[in-house]
Amino acid sequence: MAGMSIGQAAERSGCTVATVRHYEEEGLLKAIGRAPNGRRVYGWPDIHRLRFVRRCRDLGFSIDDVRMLLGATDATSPDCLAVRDMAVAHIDRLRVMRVEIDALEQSLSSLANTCNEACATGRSPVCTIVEDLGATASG
Amino acid sequence: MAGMSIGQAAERSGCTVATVRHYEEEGLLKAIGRAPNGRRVYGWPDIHRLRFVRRCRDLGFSIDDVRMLLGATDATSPDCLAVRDMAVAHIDRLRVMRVEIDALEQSLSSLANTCNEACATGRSPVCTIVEDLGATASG
DNA sequence: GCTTGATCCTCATGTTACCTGAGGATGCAC
DNA sequence: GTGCATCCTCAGGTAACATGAGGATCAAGC
Repeated sequence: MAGMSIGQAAERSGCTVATVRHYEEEGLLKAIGRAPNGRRVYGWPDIHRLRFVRRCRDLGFSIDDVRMLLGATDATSPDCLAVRDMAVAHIDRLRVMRVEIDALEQSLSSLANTCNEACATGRSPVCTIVEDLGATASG
Repeated sequence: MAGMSIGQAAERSGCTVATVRHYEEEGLLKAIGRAPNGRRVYGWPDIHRLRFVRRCRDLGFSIDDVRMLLGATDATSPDCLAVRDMAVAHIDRLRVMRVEIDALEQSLSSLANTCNEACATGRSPVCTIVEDLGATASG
């Protein structure tokens, strides 16, 4: 089953067609074959590599990070420790993000609740959410 | 104390100078005065408006969202309910984000742990993180 | 009065990770 | 053979600013 079109490759890897082309021109894929008609031809190794990239991106790694990871897989002796350090650093970033998100949700929830009490029955002359967000008259 | 420079405005609002200019050209600020020498002059209402925008952005609202919120503050009769709906929708987005972040952290943590066991003592011939991420040999 | 460094101006381009569309060739089904 | 789907290559758009060029202005110190 080698010899997939870009459409099939996209479907099997969970990318869009545009994204697959994008990864190629970012140099994340090894030389992609071409059919006599000029169309790209993908094999299973390409699909796996695409999935790998997609997975990393979903995990929040940048394209540059992925390039590094792929460099590690391509090298004969991957720098495992550097890769692990990258993962650990990324975990730290995620923890910070979660704390921020929790705080935001709290703020927004209380704003929405206040609003519910103040104007859910209709329109209040002044939106409490906007008030609470700190908008002072600026006329 | 009216008559602040863009630098002071930036400092007091928690923005960078570039960001303040950016918000202006996005139409988020009301007409900013100019000194005879052509420099922008800010008053306290401008600072408050900048803080409002900054706060909203930090809360994850897009510039377009903020434009809407400011429209609500500027209008004589703000559409409070629409504003509340926006906040509620945003809370939903935040919840989804948090679930994803939790999952990512789990994945990365287990990856890092596996790596610690496998290659913390040196370099393993194959990095387990890269393996676990799904990279199968690709040519 | 003059130099120096900080701050300001505008305009243009860069960043990230793609998406969208133009304009045209090709493939597949009926 | 006539559509419609899929593919191709550019080119430009998106969000929310950041950065840099090239030049004017200001405030401080000597």
